[in-house]
Amino acid sequence: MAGAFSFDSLNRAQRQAVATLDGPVLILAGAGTGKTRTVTCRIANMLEQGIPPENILAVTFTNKAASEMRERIGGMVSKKKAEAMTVCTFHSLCVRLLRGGIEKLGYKKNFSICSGTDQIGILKQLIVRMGGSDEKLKAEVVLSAISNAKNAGRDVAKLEDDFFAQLAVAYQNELRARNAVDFDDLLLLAEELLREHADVREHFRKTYTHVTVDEFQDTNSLQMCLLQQLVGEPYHVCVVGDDDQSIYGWRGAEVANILQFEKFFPDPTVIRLEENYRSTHAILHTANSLIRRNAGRREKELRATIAGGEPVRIVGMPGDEEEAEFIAEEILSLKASEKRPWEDFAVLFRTNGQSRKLEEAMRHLKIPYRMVGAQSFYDRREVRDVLAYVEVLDDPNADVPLLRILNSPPRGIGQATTVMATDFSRERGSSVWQALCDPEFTDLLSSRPRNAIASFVAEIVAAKMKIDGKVAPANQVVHDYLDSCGYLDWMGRNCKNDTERTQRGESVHEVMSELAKYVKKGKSLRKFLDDSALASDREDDDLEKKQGATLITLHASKGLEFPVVYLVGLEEGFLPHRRSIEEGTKDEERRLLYVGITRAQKRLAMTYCMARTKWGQQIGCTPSSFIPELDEEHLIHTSWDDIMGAEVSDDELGDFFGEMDEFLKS
DNA sequence: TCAGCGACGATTTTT
DNA sequence: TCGTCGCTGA
Repeated sequence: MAGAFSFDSLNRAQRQAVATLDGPVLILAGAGTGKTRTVTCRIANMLEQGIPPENILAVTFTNKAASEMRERIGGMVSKKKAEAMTVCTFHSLCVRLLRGGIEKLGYKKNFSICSGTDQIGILKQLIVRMGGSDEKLKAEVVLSAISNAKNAGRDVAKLEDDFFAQLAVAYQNELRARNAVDFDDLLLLAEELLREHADVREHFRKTYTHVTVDEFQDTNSLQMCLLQQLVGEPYHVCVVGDDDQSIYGWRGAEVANILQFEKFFPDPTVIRLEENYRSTHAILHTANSLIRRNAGRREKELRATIAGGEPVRIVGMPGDEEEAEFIAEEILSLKASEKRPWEDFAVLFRTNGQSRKLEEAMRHLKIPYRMVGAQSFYDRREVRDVLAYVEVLDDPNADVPLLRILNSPPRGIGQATTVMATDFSRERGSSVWQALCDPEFTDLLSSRPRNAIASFVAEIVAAKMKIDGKVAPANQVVHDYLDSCGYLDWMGRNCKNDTERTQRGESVHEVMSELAKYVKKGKSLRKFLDDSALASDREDDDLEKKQGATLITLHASKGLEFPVVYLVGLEEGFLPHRRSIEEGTKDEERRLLYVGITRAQKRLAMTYCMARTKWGQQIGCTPSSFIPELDEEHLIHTSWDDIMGAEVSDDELGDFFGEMDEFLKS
């Protein structure tokens, strides 16, 4: 097979995966086994076999993964063909389906997509309105119950807890009244659309004849249902994943999808990629010895292609301060002795809270570092605000964003007025905007809020006219309005310090320049909003460019690899996390550790502490019960004392005893 | 209506 | 320890 890619560079299993284009295919791709390469080659092969790119659908879990995949395929075949394929996330796919036919389900075509923070806001209101606030009920808890039910394919009206069920129903009504859907609804409604409407279903089945799903271990029941609707006979569907790397069970991911794939699609070809090209034998052996403890896996065992390797170190530490110091110092010395760039190093931890001490240590030794995924770009308040402004200027009848910006910045339209406006609109079956414009409503108000509303309405109308009349580019109009309405000033004033001000300013700037790109290409505001609502981290883009050692949670580390890895906090209660012990999901924690271990290419150290600072207080720790589960063959047990006693100068030793003293006193 | 202060509570988070 | 939430006073 000449051309796009070379079969010779693939191993036997990979080759089989690439060549098997018909019928259901399950590719079990262990960590570091060349999964991405195999999948992209397989799709390139489809194109080479003459399958039209329009008929190819590849589903990933992040937009980033989607664009990377498209890019890689584009590099193998023509860029034009790569552009013609559909490569997107489940959610983007659903938006695509729904923008076409959501009217069939009784929604209006220009629905808004509600983000996580919007959802929380709505639920909080409902909890208060329905008198549950005295029960100290957290909106997050209710939301996750609702989300879990939806993703498991259960009816939210039948939630266990009666009050939860009531809230869930009210929540759904609220969304519908605002013509909004949440992330879960996107899947739910798309599935319904396909299931209930044979014509739509047939249309998409004819369009997407060859479907690939990446990271299949992270799909939930609802996504599985959707996939079944989407893929008809002869089931040219290929799913790729690794049950051992399923770490999003708490978000509803259903390992059963991959464990019992045969139940969903008949007689699949099962291909195992077990040759690991990433890690040394020592690292892989240790990882294998751990994951073997889990019951109910697809049996497979990764084989190292890189023999030998340094032993994996298990290092005991007196406290988290020393842990961080040790890692920073070792990074510094390894960087010098092995001439490694900072980017070779990664420190993995279970919870975000563990990063602080590590960051301090990095800063102390002037090691450049990057924190991955601390706060999602699109969850930042200013970003959501600006997007809400854009959405209102696109369509003021969109209630969700209108309510968001109505009094940000404060413009004299307070809570009381807002509630009245919402109630009024609900009674009339109109949008909140229509209420604001309705003299019958504004006449009910006293002069202050009435005037405030009048000028707000006038401003929005004026700005919208400029956009619709193409007097100026939309991004320009939006920016001018953000400025003239005082939003930008207000945002600046509400920052604690200059760093935050700069940061937020940059975020706004970034949204605006992204919008400018869309405007320039002649894409609609709606398209911009859809993409933004579903986008993951914009920052990820420049994170790749950002220099430095990586500090990252175990969850976020999946899919990445680093020559040198430090895995911190192997303590009972942290890894495995206390809550997962209580909830009986230790298996998932084991997989989490497995994911962490298999990130390492050459060198791996895992650390545990005898004490840890938690919320400013010292608490005692015991080593993780996972440590004894690791096979001893390639392990070395050592400690802070051993290391520091052996190679530290008197001067530093003095320091150490001083700190030890302090530690004992505290 | 809004800014400012104290109490409270706190995994992981692809969309 | 630190950010969020709700209450209070202006």
